Amino acid sequence: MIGLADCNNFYASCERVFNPRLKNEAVIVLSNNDGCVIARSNEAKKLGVRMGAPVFKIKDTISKYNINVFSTNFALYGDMSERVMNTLKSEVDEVEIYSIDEAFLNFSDFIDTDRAIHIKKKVKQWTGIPVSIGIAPTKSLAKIANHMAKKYTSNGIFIINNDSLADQILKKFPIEEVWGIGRRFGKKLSYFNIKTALEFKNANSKWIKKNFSVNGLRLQKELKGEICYPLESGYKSKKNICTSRSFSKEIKNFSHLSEIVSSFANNCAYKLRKQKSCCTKISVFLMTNRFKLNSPQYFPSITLNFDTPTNDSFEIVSRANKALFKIHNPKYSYKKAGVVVHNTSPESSIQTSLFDTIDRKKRQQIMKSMDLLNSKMGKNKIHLASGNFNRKWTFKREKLSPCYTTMFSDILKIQL
DNA sequence: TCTGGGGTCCTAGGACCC
DNA sequence: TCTGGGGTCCTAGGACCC
Repeated sequence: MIGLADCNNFYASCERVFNPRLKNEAVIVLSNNDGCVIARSNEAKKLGVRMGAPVFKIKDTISKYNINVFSTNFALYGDMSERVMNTLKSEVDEVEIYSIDEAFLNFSDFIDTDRAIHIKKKVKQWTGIPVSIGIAPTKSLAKIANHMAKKYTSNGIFIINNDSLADQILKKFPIEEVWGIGRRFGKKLSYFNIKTALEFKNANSKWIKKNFSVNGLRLQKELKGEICYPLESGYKSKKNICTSRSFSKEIKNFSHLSEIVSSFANNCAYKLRKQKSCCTKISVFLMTNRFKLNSPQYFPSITLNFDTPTNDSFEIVSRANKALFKIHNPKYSYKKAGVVVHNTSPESSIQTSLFDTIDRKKRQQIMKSMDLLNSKMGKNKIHLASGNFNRKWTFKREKLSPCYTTMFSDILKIQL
């Protein structure tokens, strides 16, 4: 059996852990620039706050019901996630961290619900975060079990352990809510009169493969109880690494864009070094405001290569600026920019170039020192001079909660 | 006035090889 | 007049996930 532990309303729950006043109150967490809603407590969901809703459109609801609003605090959520995962690992031998708030658990030795209840209680006690656990023979079914646990149980645990129970649930489970079926596929299936998970499970396999590729076929098998997505608990390095942001105001000025792109590129290089990878390609893109329907749109992007795989900030930042220069058109104002590095490979086995002119050993030492100082003294204590210094207005986070677990200055104070 | 960020996998088609 | 067969690699675009 495979278990899926999924944190309930994760970001909202994180805010609650250090702010007990919020218990039983409506809480929402906003995206970057306080733009739209990306997490809601159950109370907020009941008030009709939709996922992804732009904040300016729900201002009335927020003030009418006194909803507690937070800017995203990824330092906090990331750290809380690590605590939850470590607690799970203390109970289960094999844990696959699937996302910031979910993990698949090897439950091959699963005996009864008591074990799941114990795990759930332990996570709550050690971290303050409520989780739900779904248990089933495959990942896809565990996803459905987790959904049931959240929606219909009081203890937050649900097990699918036999075929007739599975069919009973699949019969009422809308196909577009199944893991791997998005809006497009949902619509397409509905056109062919497949509306429930059970109808999908019983559909003709050849037809599924033809219309929904091998992934559709795998999903169908998983619903039948055959494992197609095995547990993968090992560390997997990323193949693409991206840093991108929308700005709170539109930006036209090239040198300001250059500062921003430089810090994005520097961040990508840092992430590469963190996972001990190098890249051979870098893309830079710009975007005008896609919601301004009346103004002209421009979404340029470009990809440049490195002859030698690299994770050197100097090299990556300077190539990013070259790319930016090529795509920047001063006619437009931009709302978003991003840097992506791809074609990653382990830094331990890079293919060097005959014509390389860079002293890579020396550069590596510089990067190492820079990363070490920044990890000891605080993020961006040392950075390239080309980086972005106008953070204050470029990105908006007005309702930021303290970084309770990652900054000494923000540690929770308790009055006795 | 105001609308997120970071990923993966698959497929088709083009360019190339012998 | 007639114009093969069997591959690989890369990219763009589309779907999905959280």
